[in-house]
Amino acid sequence: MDSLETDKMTTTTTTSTSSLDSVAIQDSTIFNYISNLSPIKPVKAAPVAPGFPGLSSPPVVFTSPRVNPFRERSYPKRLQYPHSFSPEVSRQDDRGKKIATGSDISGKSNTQLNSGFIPYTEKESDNKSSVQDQDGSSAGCVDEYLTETAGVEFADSARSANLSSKQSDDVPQSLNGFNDWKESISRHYNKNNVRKDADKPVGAFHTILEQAEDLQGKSSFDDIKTVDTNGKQGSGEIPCCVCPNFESNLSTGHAHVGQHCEHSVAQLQHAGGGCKDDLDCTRQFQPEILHIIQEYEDCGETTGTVSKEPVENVMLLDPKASIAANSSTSQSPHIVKPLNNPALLKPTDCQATPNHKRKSYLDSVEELNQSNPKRGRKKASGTSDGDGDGDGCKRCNCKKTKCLKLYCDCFAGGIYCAEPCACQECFNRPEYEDTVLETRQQIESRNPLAFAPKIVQSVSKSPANSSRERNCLTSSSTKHKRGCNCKKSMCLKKYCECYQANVGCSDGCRCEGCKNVYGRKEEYGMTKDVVNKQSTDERLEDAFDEKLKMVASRNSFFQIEQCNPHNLTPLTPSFQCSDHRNDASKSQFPSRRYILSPESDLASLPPYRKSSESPRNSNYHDLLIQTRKDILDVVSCHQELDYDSAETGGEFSQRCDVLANIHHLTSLPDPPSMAKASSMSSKTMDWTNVSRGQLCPGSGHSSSVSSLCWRSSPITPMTQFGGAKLLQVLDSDDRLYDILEDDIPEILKDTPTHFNAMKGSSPNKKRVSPPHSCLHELGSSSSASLRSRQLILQAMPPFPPLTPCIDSKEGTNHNIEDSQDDSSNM
DNA sequence: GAGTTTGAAACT
DNA sequence: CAGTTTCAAACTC
Repeated sequence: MDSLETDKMTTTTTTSTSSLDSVAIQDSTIFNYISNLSPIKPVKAAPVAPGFPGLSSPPVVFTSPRVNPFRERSYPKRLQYPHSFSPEVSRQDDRGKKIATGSDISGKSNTQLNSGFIPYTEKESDNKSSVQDQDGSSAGCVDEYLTETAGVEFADSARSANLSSKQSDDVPQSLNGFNDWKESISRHYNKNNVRKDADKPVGAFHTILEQAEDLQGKSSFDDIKTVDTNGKQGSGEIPCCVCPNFESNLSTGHAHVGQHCEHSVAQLQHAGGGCKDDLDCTRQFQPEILHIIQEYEDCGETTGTVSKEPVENVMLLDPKASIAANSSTSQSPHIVKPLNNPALLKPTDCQATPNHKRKSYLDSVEELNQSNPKRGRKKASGTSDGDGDGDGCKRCNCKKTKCLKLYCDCFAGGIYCAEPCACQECFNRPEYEDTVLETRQQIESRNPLAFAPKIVQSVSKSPANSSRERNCLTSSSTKHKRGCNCKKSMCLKKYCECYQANVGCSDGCRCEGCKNVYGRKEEYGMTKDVVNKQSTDERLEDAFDEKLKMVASRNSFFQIEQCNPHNLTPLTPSFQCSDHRNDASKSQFPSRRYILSPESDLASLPPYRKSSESPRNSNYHDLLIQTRKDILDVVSCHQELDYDSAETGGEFSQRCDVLANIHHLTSLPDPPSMAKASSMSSKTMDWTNVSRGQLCPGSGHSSSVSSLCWRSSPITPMTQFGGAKLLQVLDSDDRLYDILEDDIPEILKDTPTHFNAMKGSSPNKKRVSPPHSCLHELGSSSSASLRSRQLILQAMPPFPPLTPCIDSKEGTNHNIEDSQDDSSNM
C-alpha cells in the first residue's frame, strides 16, 4: 500500500500541471486519502459482474469519462469518473495492472482524483498494483472529454478536498465514532470475504481507513454513521447492497452534502444485504467513504443538521440520480433515496449478480453522464431497477454481435455479460478477456470516446458576455455528446438517446421534429440565438418578451416541461422522478409536470412549502409562492434564452438566469411589478438574500449555486454548488428555512448587490442584466465560467464533492479562485 | 411473446 | 463524410 500511496502521491504531484495550486490539495490528507482509496474500488472487480478482466473493474472500463448519469443510475458512480476505461490502457500499464489508481494518469488533476477510485483492476493487479497509473490510457479520449467537462471537476474536487479537509479542521465535530465504524467495516470484510481478492480489497480498505483516521481530527465519521436514514446506526458492516446505493449516492450525493452524508451512512449501515460481492461493495464503498468524509466535513461545516435529517427529506439534485431513481422517485417525489437508487428501494435487487457488477461498472460513468443512453436503456427499460434480474439492470440480448460491439449494452458499458443476459455466442465474458480487450481497443482506436459517456455535463462556455453564467456556477447542463438523430420518435421515446438520458437535445442533435421534454433542440438553438443577441439589455428584454409570449402561447405543459425537466424542475424530485423511466413520455406530459401550474409547482416544492410552514412566517411562504410562479414563468423563458447560451453550459446559464430571475422575483413579489422590487418586504428580502447567498458563488458561497440547482436541473447535481446548505434547503423545507436563517446573513454580507442590480436591470421580469450583475458580483474573476465548471464538476457524482460545503466558508472563495486558475489553465 | 419500429453502430 | 446496412433496444399489439 505504501508503495502505492507513494506512487499515487508522486503521480498526483507530478501530474497536475495546473495543479501547482493543486499541490496543496495533493498534500491534503483528503487528497492522499483519495489516492489511497483507489485501490479499493478496483477490488470490486468482480464478483458478480465480471468486468473485463483486463479492464476488469468497471472503472477501468470507463476510461473514457462518462458522464452519463442515467445509465449509471443503477451503476456505481465510480464509473463515471473519467477514467479511462480502455482495456488498452490497462494493459499498457507496465505495472500491469489495469488499475489505475489513476493518480498519474495524464497528470491531470482530474485523473488523479479519479484514479483513486477507479483503477482497480482485478486480476493481476489486484493485490500488487493497486496503484497504477492509468497513464493516458484513455487520456486521449478523456482529454477531450475532460476538457469539456470533467477535467475541471477532478481538479476541483481535489481542491475541494483540500479545502474540505481544511475546513474540516474548522469543524468541531470529532470522529470519535470513526474507529468503531472502521472496525465494523473491517469486520465486515473479514467476515464476508468470500473472494480471493477480498484480501486485497480489504487491505485497500484498511488503508483507506487508516488514512481516514488521519482525517478524524478534522471530521467525524461518527456523525455520519448516526445519520443513518433509518436512524439506525450502522452495524458497521458494509452492505453489499449498498453498492448500488452508493452509486446513486455518488451521483447525487456530491451535490447534496446533507443527503450524501445521510445516504452514505445509511448505505454503509445498510449492511448487508447480502451482497455477495464484497469487492464490489468495497469499490463502491470507497467512493462513498470519500464522499462521506468530504460531505461529512462539509456537513459539519455547514451544519450538523444535515446528517440528522432523514434522507427522505433530501431532494435529488442530481438529475442523473433522479433519473436513475425515477422509478423509485415516483414513489416519493421529494425523497432522495428512492430516486437515487432503485437498488435502495429494492435491496434485493442489488445482488452481486452480474447486474450488480454492471452497475458498478456503469455507475462510474454515470451519474454524471447518465452515460450512454443506450446503456441506460437496459436499466431504464426494466422497471427501472428491477429488471429482470432484480439488479435493476437489464441484460443484453445480442444475437449477432457476440456482445463485442457497442450494440451490446453490456459491452458498451464496460461490463461483462452475465447470466441474466440472453445473448448468444457471447464473448463478452471473462473467459474471453483478451478478445474483449482487443475489441475494445479496436473500437476505441476508431473512436476514442466510444466508451466514454455519451452524456456530458457541459458547463457554460459562455464567453465573457455571460459572466453571469459563469458566475452562476450553479448548474451544469447535461447534453448528449453526439446528439441524437431521431426522425420519428420526436425525441420523446427512448429511442432517443438524449431523451433516454433525460437530457435535452442540443445543437449537436440532428433530430427532426424534436419535442424532447427535457429540452428541444430548436429551443436550444433559439436560446443560443437569443443569448447571442443579448448584446444589449434591450435585446435581452425583447427576446425575453418574445419568449414569454411564446411561453404563454404554449400550453402549460410545455412550459413546465422546459422548466422542470431539464433544468428547472425545482420540485424536481417529483418531476424528475416522475416516471420518466417507465414512461417518461407519458409521465412527463401528463398531469404532474405539465399540468402543474406554477402554483402546483410551488406546492411541489418542498422547501418552499415547508418554509411557509416554517416558523418564520407565512408571509414569507406566500411570497415564495408568488415568486415561484413568477419564476416558473420567467424560468421557462430564461431557459429558452439561456438554454443554448452555452453549449455545454447552456443549462448552466439557464440556471443562472433563473437564479437571477429568482432573485428578481424574490425580490419582487410581483413579477409584473418587478420595478416594485424596491418595495420588497423584509421577508422577501430574506428569501432573496438566501437565494443570493446560495446563488452567488462569488459571494464565497458555493451554496448559492445549489439553490439554483435546486430548481434547475435534475440532471446536474446540485452538489456542485455545494453546498450542504443548499442541500439542506432542498432537502427539507424546514432545512430550507434553517438555511435561510443561518446562511443568509453571511450570504447577504457577501453578496449584497447582485440582486439589486438585477432588479434594476429587469423591470419587466425580463431577465436582463441581473444575471450579469450576479456574475460580476459573484466572480469578479473572469474565470467565472471556470468556476461554474468546477462547481459542476464537483457536483459530479464520480468524485466526492469536496468543495461545495467548503465554499460556504471562506475557503470557498479560495476554491473558486483556485478553480479559476485551474480553469484558466485548462 | 412475437413482430414492428427506431435510431445508433458499423460498414462501405 | 455521406449513404447504407446491421443491429438490438424500444415499442406495439
